[in-house]
Amino acid sequence: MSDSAPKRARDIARAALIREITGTARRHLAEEGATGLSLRAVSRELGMVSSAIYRYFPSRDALLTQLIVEAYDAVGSAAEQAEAEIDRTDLGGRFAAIAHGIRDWARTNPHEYALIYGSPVPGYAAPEDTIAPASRVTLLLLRLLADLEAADAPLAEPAPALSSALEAQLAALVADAGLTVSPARMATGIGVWTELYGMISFELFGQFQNVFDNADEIFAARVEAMAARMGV
Amino acid sequence: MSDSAPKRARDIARAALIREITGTARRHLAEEGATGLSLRAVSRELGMVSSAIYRYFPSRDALLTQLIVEAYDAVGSAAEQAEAEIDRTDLGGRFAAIAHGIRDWARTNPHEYALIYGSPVPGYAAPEDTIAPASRVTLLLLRLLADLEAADAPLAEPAPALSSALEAQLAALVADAGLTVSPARMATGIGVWTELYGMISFELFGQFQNVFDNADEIFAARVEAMAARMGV
DNA sequence: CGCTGTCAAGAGCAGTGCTCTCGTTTTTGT
DNA sequence: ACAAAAACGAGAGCACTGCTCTTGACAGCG
Repeated sequence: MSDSAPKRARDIARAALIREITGTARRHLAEEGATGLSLRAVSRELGMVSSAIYRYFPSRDALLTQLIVEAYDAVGSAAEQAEAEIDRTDLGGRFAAIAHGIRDWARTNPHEYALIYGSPVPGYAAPEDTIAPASRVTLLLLRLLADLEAADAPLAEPAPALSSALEAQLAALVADAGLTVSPARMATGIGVWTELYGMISFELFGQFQNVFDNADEIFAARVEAMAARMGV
Repeated sequence: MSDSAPKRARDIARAALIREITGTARRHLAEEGATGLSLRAVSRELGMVSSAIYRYFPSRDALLTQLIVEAYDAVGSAAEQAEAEIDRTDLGGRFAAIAHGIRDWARTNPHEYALIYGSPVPGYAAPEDTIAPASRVTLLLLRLLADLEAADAPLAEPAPALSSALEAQLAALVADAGLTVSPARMATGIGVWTELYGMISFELFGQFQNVFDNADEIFAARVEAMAARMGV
């Protein structure tokens, strides 16, 4: 968090102002969405002239990137907190906590969810800064898969025939995290990961309109099915 | 398609101009994305002044809605054509054709895919016009589920405990299409539907960055797993 | 022929991201 | 302690956006 003690008075003022900018920007984002986020509106609310903001963020995209990082952090933190309340030996409970934790966060912060998991903004290529915080949730799922692996939980899917290249790629992912998960379970985990977010995106982006008037129950049912698939 | 024969000469000119507008708008959309679509740029390219476009589309959102409808139509048509080439008794092949057909279309038209399956645009609530064309793909999947049901294909998932309200809602969906699918298979189908689009969205929206450098194989493997889940 | 509705064009409003310049203030180096 | 350097807020300005309103020209119909 605190990378270095700010000494000069101007530095602490600068840090505070940056926090104020991102704060009101996040509020504007939550209220009107990413396309409605305007540097001029933010600066106006902060009582400064629009050009002054460029001393703190070189462009609108830079501000957006900061908000993306914070959103990844928020959803990661929400999922972690939800999972932390569950007994670590209750693997099914842990998965359900993660899944519902992500969904609850997404439903309370739909615009921030759309910002990170929706269509990417204009000509914007996700910079490196966003990759690390994005992996926070996936790491949680990865650890769950590793625990299932350690418990020898039986997969409910037939093992797919994967090329050695893909198996190596999957192995590298778990090795990076210092874990061990079989390629077959990783493939299943990828499927669960995508179904989980597919479900939430469909719900938030309106694809369930005229299908479900309330996605609570179908979501819960699918979470159970996903858990069973992974071996719970 | 042709709702009524245009009689007056002015009407055919008007229809042709509307086609020209949507055509160049679609090109701009494909090249720069939804946020980069500008009425002024379209009108400029068509050699008319910006205000003239408002005679044909009352607002930018109206143009966007038209493009959304056409995009739903395009992906629906792509999926239908892919499926039509498969022997109708080859249920697994039909599902694979649909899945890969959607993905192929999405990869060739990423911005149009993002327009319909990504985060919804600003304050924009999907109008009724977009609901019918959106159901084209889901109807294809629904029919496949009904054929699996008729063949008594065994589900690879345990039947979930669903409330009678949810079962009724699922039953209404299939009844609307004049088909019969058990609630359990419907629940599985919902899961497959969401995983399929979750997979494509993750690939197109950059969530697979630093995970797979090529999603071809994992997608194919997951499609097989999804088919098996539904009873293939 | 004349009336009515449609049309393109232009000007204009309010808003946007972003750049540049100009004094002022704060920090830094000597 | 004093001067040079860096950072800062303010303002004007550019090019762009969606959208509205008015004006004058044209086509189709009675």
